Order: sequence, then structure tokens, then C-alpha cells
Amino acid sequence: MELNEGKNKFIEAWGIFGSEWGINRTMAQIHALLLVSAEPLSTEDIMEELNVSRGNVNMNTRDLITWGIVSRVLKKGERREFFQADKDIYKVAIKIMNERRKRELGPVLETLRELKQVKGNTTEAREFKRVVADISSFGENTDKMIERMVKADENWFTGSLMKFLVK
Amino acid sequence: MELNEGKNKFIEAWGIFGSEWGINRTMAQIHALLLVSAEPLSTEDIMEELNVSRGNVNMNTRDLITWGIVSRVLKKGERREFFQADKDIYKVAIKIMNERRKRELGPVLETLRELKQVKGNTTEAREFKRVVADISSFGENTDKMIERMVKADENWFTGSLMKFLVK
DNA sequence: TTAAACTTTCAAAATATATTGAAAGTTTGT
DNA sequence: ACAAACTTTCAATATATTTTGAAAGTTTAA
Repeated sequence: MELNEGKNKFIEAWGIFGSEWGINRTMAQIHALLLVSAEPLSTEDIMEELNVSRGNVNMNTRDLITWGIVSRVLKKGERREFFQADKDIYKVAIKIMNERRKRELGPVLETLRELKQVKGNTTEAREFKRVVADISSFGENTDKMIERMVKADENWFTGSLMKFLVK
Repeated sequence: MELNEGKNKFIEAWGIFGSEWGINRTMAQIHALLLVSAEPLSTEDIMEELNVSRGNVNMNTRDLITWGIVSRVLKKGERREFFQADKDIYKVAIKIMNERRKRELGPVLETLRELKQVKGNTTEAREFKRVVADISSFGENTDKMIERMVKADENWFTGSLMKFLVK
């Protein structure tokens, strides 16, 4: 397979994978394109490569930046901005997990904490509280686990954790 | 908070959380409703509780069944089927992870394996293959990790793993 | 064998999400 | 201060996904 065909296949695969996990296709594709580009790309480069509009590229690059996995870079002598993806996949994975932890897991955990306060001592109420407490405890542990991953260094992640889990 | 209000809040929260993770809202809500119901529910019960159509309930309950986290039950003397969710949240989480592994991770890993065969020995081609190999290795490890979780017993999950990660 | 009780299907409609692109806004160099 | 070069915004449009509900299909009991 040729390099260019490979890049296109990667962009396509990453786009599908992203959309299966609630990330919009273009955002995932821009991320993929930047991951496999040797050089940082401009808005125009991305527009051309993926056939999407300027507005779309602007929105999604900004979004990728707020996720902390893409950064703006300046080339000397150039007025416009270029974009570049962090190519360390462990850092990327941890940043994504951590952002989703904060944005999506956080609110659920808060709701679950409230729900443990439901009144009543009937069988039904106790059963409800048991289910909620189980889910809550599972969620809190997942939350702490991701927090620890963020603090740990890459070596811990690839070394100790992977050994513990996979070997 | 009263039990009923609590149940509704839980159903709402679970629906939002699900849709953020690429699971349709009704499916997540049906799952939530079954999780907090003391008794198995019929199609009609679910239609009424969530205000959705018969077709929608039918599609989504069948989908939940293929995920392995909801089962049909029969009540004696009753003609129709009732639905019941597995309330062991660890089992549920592992089943969901494992299904997503098979359905979504699998195809990506296959593509990545192909992409490692890209021709060329230029700096650009080597850089591409390095990025692909990194992502591939991360993905394969995640895949193996989930496979091990499936095989392990609940105690390993709640005990050893959580201790290793969180404590 | 019939019909009532129930489940499933799927084309059409509704809803939600993503994308466009032109206009407005901003920055920079002269 | 100006205008060229660039970025951002957002209402309109397009696309994708979900939901509906009536009709078709199936099962059961008498």
C-alpha cells in the first residue's frame, strides 16, 4: 500500500471510530490528518485535504485545542496559524479520558450522590438505593483511576499497568 | 427526594450519559428504567413510563438483549414477555466494554495492522508507520486488557485491579 | 381452524446534529 | 489610518439518526 492510500485509510478509520464514540466525524478526521502529517497544517490545507468548509475546520480545530490534543504553531515569516497534533498516543489517550471524565462522568457522579439520599425504607426503595450505590461506587472508582493515570508518568502506564493487566 | 422522583432523575441522567457515549437515548433510558425497577416490565409498561412508541421499545429491548445486559422473562399465567436488566454493575460494565471491543475496536485494529505494511522508506513514510505502530500497540493492549477482564472473576476486578489502580 | 393477544417490521415523519459560506471581526505591516 | 490577510461567527441548509404507528406476522388457547 502506498503512503497516501494509507493516510486516507487511517483518516477514514479514525473518523468512523470517533463517531461510534460520540465524537463528530470531521473532528476525528482532522485529528487523524494531523496525526499522520509530517508538517503542521493550515486551515486551508485541512479544508482541501478533507473537503470541508472553512467554518467547519475552524470550529473543530478549536475544539481539538480545548481537548488539549492539538496545538497552534506559528511558522516564521508566515502570517497564518498552523495546527499540529500531539503524536504521543499515551498522552493523547489520557487527555481524552480525563476530559471525558470531567465533562461527562462528573455530572453523573453528582446526580448519583444525590440519588443515594432518596427517602423510604420499603423493599423497593432499598433496592433502588442499592443499585444506585453500586453504580456510584463503580463510577467513583473509575474517576479515581483516571485521575491517577493523569498524575502517573508514561512509564507507569506502559510499564506497570500494562504488565499488570495484559501479561 | 422521593423514590419516584429519584427514579426519573436516574433515567434522565443515564439517557444523557449514554448519548454522550454513542448509545441512543431511548436505549439508555430503557436500560435505566429496568435497572431501577423492582419487577420485570412489559413492552406496554415501558411505553407508558417513557412515553415512547411500541416499535421503539421493541427495537431497543432487542438491542439491549443482544448486548447481553437485558433478558426476557416469562411470568406464569401471562402471555406476554417481560424484560429484566442484569443489576450486577460490574458484569454490565464488562459486557459493554467487551461488546464495544468486538464491534468497534476490532475493525480499527485490523485496519491498523494493514497500515503497518505501507511501502516506502522516506522520513515521511517512516514517521507514518511509527505513529500507526504506536496507536496499534496501544489498541492491541487495550483489547487484551478487556479480554482479560472478561475472563477474570468479579473479585479480581473489584479487588486486585481497583486496589492497584486507586488505592 | 379461528381469533385474540401479542411481537415485529419498516416506510414515512420528526428530531437532532453537523456543515456551509458569506459577512463580521481581528490582527498586522506599512 | 488603512487595507490586506487572516480568523471567527452564526443563520440557513443539509445530513444523519431516531421515532412513530399501522400493517404484517406469529403464537397460543379453545
